[in-house]
Amino acid sequence: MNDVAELARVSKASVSRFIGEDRQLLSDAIALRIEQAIETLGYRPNQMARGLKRGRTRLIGMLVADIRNPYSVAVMHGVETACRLHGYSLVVCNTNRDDEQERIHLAALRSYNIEGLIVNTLGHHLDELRQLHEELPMVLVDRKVEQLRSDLVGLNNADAVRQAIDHLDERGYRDILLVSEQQDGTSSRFERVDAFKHLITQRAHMRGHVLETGDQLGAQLQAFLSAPGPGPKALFTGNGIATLTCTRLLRELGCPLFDDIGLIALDELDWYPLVGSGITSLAQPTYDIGVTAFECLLNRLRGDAEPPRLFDFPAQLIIRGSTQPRR
Amino acid sequence: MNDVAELARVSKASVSRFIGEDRQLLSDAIALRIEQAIETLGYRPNQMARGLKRGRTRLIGMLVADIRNPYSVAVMHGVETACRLHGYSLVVCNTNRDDEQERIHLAALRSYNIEGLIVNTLGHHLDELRQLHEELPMVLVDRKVEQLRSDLVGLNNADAVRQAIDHLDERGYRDILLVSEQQDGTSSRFERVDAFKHLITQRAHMRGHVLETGDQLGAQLQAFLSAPGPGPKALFTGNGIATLTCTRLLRELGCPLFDDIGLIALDELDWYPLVGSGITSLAQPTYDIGVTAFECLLNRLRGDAEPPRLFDFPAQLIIRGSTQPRR
DNA sequence: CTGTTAGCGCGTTCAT
DNA sequence: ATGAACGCGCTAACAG
Repeated sequence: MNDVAELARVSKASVSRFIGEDRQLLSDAIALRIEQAIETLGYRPNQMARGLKRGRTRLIGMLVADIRNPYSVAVMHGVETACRLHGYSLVVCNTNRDDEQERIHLAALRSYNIEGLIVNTLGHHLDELRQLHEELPMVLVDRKVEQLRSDLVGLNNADAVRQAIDHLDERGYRDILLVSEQQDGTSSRFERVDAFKHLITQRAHMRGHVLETGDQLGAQLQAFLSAPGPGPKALFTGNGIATLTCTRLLRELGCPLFDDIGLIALDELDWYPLVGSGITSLAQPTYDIGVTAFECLLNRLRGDAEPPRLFDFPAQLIIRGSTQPRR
Repeated sequence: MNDVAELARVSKASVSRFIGEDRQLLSDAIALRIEQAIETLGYRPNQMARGLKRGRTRLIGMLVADIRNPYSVAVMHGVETACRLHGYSLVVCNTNRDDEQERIHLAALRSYNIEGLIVNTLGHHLDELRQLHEELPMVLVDRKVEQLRSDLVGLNNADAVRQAIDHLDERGYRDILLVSEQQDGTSSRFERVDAFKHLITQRAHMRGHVLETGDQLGAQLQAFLSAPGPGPKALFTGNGIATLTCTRLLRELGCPLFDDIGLIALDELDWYPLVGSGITSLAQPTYDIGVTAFECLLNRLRGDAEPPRLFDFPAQLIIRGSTQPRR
């Protein structure tokens, strides 16, 4: 910066104005000289120093529970795109579903003076999160964190479950098994199971069960398949992992996909059309969720001080062969 | 930092020594006082300021061509884990296969004084890359960039292709169609096709063809299927996208998976066991590739000035139903 | 409109 | 072993 100032025969302050938002304060003559000096020297301002001085680092942090989860990556894609569009960069932290790593990452992010934080983890370490929240805006994605008063963007889980049950009902399925990952406090997971239990009891002609992934799921699935019931059976998988697990198990049980049993999956993955007769799904608008999460942050950074808001997107039903029962 | 110094009745310099690597220079008494002061005030050093002063930001950048590509995400997982293990944080930049975005991200990363860069893109903007390379260590992942003398970590493509051909040969397939994504300069993509063409001509009893994904692939695939040939036919897909595309097309053509035609895929995806009789694959050690990429950077940061090194990992064959021909 | 000055939070000489 | 003083690259307050 000194070199630029010297070459343009101006002060550092003018150069600072040029690269900042005060360019209109400069006379054309000086602006031109600075521009040329910058050009010839190939000068690039140092964000670290700017951040140190102004407190604006143009850095956004994202805490992800599992970077290998396609849902998280899809959301991250939306976030990253929105970031770049607004001149921000994204620091990605994968906690690997581990509380201790969440703590480490939280400390690291804070030390970088990130301007905002997107949280897609269990959000244990409440104290640190709340403390951090006093310094910067935060937005939760998919998972609610109790006692953390911040914006939340995710899926309208109750409505998605209703759509699933409606569709299964309409297609003639009567005996429904919801398979979820193990309850570990993930709010969306709980909400889905909860809505399912609630809604299924309202339909007298249908019956609902709930299972979790784990060692025993294979045996339990087999039991479900062979037990007598009120009518055609179907699985409802609560997320991509559950779908993968269940489909694998069905194959191992020698069950043709999907003649004897229906399947509807929450979350859409690119391979769903390829398995058996194709897997019917409820797609989440993951990209929009990511973009919205970033925009929440941006609004807060611009001074929006409204009470915490909730953005729950609707799921979109994509019908494939797994819910077209053969008689 | 001032507050800590004041509370511990020492100078800022001592606090700096305490949080830095000069802790052994301090007397036990002072170290203890500082430790307690830090504890009571909840002091956390500011990485921005440390970076500004020492040039060590503990930040690593990663340039990814397509964040939705499972391969890239798997590598990123390894990188991120290694980063955290060594106290680094990761700034992820998705270029979305767009040269202009690559340029923007490159400029952003530089402005943050990242210490090293992991590149998994086409690496156009050679000038900027080389200029950046003079300031910091770089490592290429999967894709070579000509005229950029830096470490490269990826797959031993020639060997992987040989493994595929060996396996197909052994299983009795004679008429092989390699389907690759469109050649856009991606070195690994080219190497695979190149090795295939070379190796297949060495086997007189086999015949090889090469196609690229695109509008016409469906028709071309159908032509391949119906044309007479030297024996059983098989597809060899060059990456996950090609596998997805081909499997989808085979289904649309009403081709049972995989009775009439074999399939072996480069890259392993979690849904391969579920499609048809299961898809045989050549798995890349993506996690190790990511970890190795970071370690390359770390070595360079520690002063290693050896000539650029090449790490090419072997692929691992995973046999499933798609290469078990029915007669 | 422009330059001068004083830090942002920290590491690093120098002294002592 | 410890502290004082300076500067990393930049912005903001003030003065002109």
